[in-house]
Amino acid sequence: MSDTTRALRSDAERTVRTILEAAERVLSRNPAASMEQIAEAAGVARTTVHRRFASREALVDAMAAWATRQFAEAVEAANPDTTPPLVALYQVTANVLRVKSDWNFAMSRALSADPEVARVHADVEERCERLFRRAQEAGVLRGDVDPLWAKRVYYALIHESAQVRDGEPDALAARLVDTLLRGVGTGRGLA
Amino acid sequence: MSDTTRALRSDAERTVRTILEAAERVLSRNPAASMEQIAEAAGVARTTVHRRFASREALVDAMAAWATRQFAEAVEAANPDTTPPLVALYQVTANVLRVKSDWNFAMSRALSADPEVARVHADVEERCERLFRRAQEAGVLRGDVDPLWAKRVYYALIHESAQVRDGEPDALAARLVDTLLRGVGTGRGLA
DNA sequence: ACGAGTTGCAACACTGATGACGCAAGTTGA
DNA sequence: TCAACTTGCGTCATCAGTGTTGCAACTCGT
Repeated sequence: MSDTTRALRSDAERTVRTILEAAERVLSRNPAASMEQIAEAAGVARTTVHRRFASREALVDAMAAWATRQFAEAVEAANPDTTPPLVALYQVTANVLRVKSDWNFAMSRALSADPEVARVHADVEERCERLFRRAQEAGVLRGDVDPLWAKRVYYALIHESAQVRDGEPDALAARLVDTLLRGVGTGRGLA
Repeated sequence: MSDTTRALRSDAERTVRTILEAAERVLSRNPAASMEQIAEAAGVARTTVHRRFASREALVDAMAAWATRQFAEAVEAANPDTTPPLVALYQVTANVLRVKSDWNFAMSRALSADPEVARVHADVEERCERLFRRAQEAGVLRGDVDPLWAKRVYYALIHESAQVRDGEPDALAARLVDTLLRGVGTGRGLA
């Protein structure tokens, strides 16, 4: 590939990024938004969007692929397999929150048709489950709660925290993990 | 009104109920589903749906209104203002779960334009906040957690539990409240 | 059997979104 | 300046969903 081609491709990829980010902004507010609205938010013509993405479906798939990659990197960076469970839980949470708040819509559609994306997604899923298992074995998680339920609660709290636009990711992560492990009750009045 | 009219109206209202329930089933799976799909699920012709509901928007509004009323009744039935906080929390949770699992989509769109529906919704919201305040004053809820966050966590857990199709509402409610108050951690390894 | 009311069916017009073109104008590196 | 490439704009055809209407058929209670 020539330098010319490389420079031009770089331009093109910048446009792609711009469109993906605009699509996320628009679709997270209104999942039924038109390509026109997405193009407008990206500051390009609608035809340009269609030139980059063959169809609306292709655009959403690309968003899912991009978000999934970011997601995987965020989890990876926390070394969830080698760090002590509790520390890993904090790290993963903080990193994921950073990504999730920016790619909320895309990640909700992460059940992509693309097998490669599905693989990465399944990989992250399994890493998460391993972490929870390690946490339980280490005595951080109660043994009498359904691991599946614990994971669902964790995801729900992630989802909830990601909606909060203000606040440092680290502070949000700290509150999230605190709530996940201790709940919001005092312990008084319980059997 | 004659007996004839009453009988016929009763028939008509049964059709309306059928359509509302079908719409909930279809739209909860795919919010962008067409009127055609809703009609098919209800076992009626598309034109019949349009005869009962002037527009798609009117249908969704009617769903929201119906669900909101069910919702308000579920909360009301738990006497959240007079029962001890912890008991009320269990009762409200169990009752709401029963409704929510059947009217998931409709309740997510409960921010209706209809002022009457909005009033009922705000009423429930306030009842919930009063309950949480009472719980905090009674020492059931920790004083060092943001009440707004506690409420969000509660809603998130409700939402999550409502997805689970199997299991008794009472058992789900018990697990939910347990998780809300105690979390899923052992307390070991925390500062 | 009669009549009021409701339904299904077929047909219609309307709208908005989608996706594909060609062309002129702009940018960027060579 | 040239060549490759991209973009914006206008235009087009197509399609799906929406909402309306007329008519025949059906089910009630009387």
